[in-house]
Amino acid sequence: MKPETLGFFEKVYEVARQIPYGRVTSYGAIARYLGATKSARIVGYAMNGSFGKDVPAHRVVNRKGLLTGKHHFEGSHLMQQLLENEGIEVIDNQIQNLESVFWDPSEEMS
DNA sequence: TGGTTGACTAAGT
DNA sequence: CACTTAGCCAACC
Repeated sequence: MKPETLGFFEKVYEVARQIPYGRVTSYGAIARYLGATKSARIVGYAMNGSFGKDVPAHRVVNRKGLLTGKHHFEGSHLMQQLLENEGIEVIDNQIQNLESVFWDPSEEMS
């Protein structure tokens, strides 16, 4: 592939696809992995266009583990249900025990 | 070409 | 401790 030709969005998608089952990460973590720590907003903006792609956008939350992007999903609680289906406990749009399910891409680029 | 937008984050009040 | 403000920067119009 040609990363140079890939837009920032495509890079975000590539990282998001690497999120393991039952784990979540934050927009900022992805942005930092791409070397654009301050572009966390762009990551979220990118996820906005991830709908329809094989990107587990439901595994991407904000730094607090809050499902800020759930409103962009079809159902009102689809995102939460998807996470719970993976064994992640979600209460009131917030991931419980976030530290144990959080996945940092920077730790996986071996 | 230039201005607006946001699924963010950190810092301040 | 909860809310507000400001900085960020790629994509879109």
